Amino acid sequence: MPELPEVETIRRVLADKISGRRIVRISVCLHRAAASRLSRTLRSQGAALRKNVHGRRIMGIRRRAKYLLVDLDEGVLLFHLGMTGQLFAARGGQVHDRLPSLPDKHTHLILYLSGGLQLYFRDIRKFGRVCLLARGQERRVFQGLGPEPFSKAFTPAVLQQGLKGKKASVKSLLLGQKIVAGLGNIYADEALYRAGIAPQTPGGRVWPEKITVLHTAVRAVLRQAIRFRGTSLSDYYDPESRQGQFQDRLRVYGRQGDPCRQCGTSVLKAVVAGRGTHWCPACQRQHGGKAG
DNA sequence: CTCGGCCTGCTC
DNA sequence: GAGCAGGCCGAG
Repeated sequence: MPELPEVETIRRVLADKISGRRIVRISVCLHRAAASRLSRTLRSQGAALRKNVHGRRIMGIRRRAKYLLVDLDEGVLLFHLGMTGQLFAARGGQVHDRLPSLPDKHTHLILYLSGGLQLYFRDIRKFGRVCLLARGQERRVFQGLGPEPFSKAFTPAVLQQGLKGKKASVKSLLLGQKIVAGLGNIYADEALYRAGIAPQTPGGRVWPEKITVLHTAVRAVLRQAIRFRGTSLSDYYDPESRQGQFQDRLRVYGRQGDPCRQCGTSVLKAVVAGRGTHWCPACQRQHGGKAG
């Protein structure tokens, strides 16, 4: 579910709510654990989590790509939310009329914090991850991840280098997290729309003058989505059970059959890079996009 | 690189 | 009942 803007929103909300609190109790919930990554990690690491997280103080919370890092006075709790992961900072019970009372059968981890607050990790599809890292292990986890989109390391030259000579579609390259980290299926489509580049364009065929446009578009769409607290299409809620507002501002994602807001042409949807992909065939052209 | 697998729930 | 969903990983 969550891409960079949603994870960043979660980080900002959590920072104010949980920083400085102590973890006074931890509860790992293994329901029907199958072969999912989440079940396996909780099974193998559950005891270590209980032992090493109990009594720790939360010093702060960071984000890298779509990962959340909760800094403890000893160690780092790493979360990845997969497709349906959610974090709620609440005092239990009903947090939203469209959500079940917490904890429910999809709640896999509860951190009881000082001051009577709880942090619930919920994940219906169990594609998420939680683990405890010793300081210094981050490097290994994040190796292979490209630069943060808002960092100085992400430049048009870096983007150009990443696309150069590639036969794979520009969309698959943006989803790959290697050229730049944090884009997922929604924001890859939205960035390509804003840049006027068809998603199936081979990376190496994106016109050089379009590279800067795409670089700007990636940053702009992510920045705007953060400002609107993310996209809530079905089950994204922030830790205060608030939905995002960016779904009202999507130009192509989920708008197949609807008119393009720029030119009125029907927005198309097809599978590109193995994912449902949305674009305007008039505003987004292959081999670089529309003129102007 | 692309594909299938990992999960559950929702829509057609 | 089939197909689809905001992500990643391992296999090919």
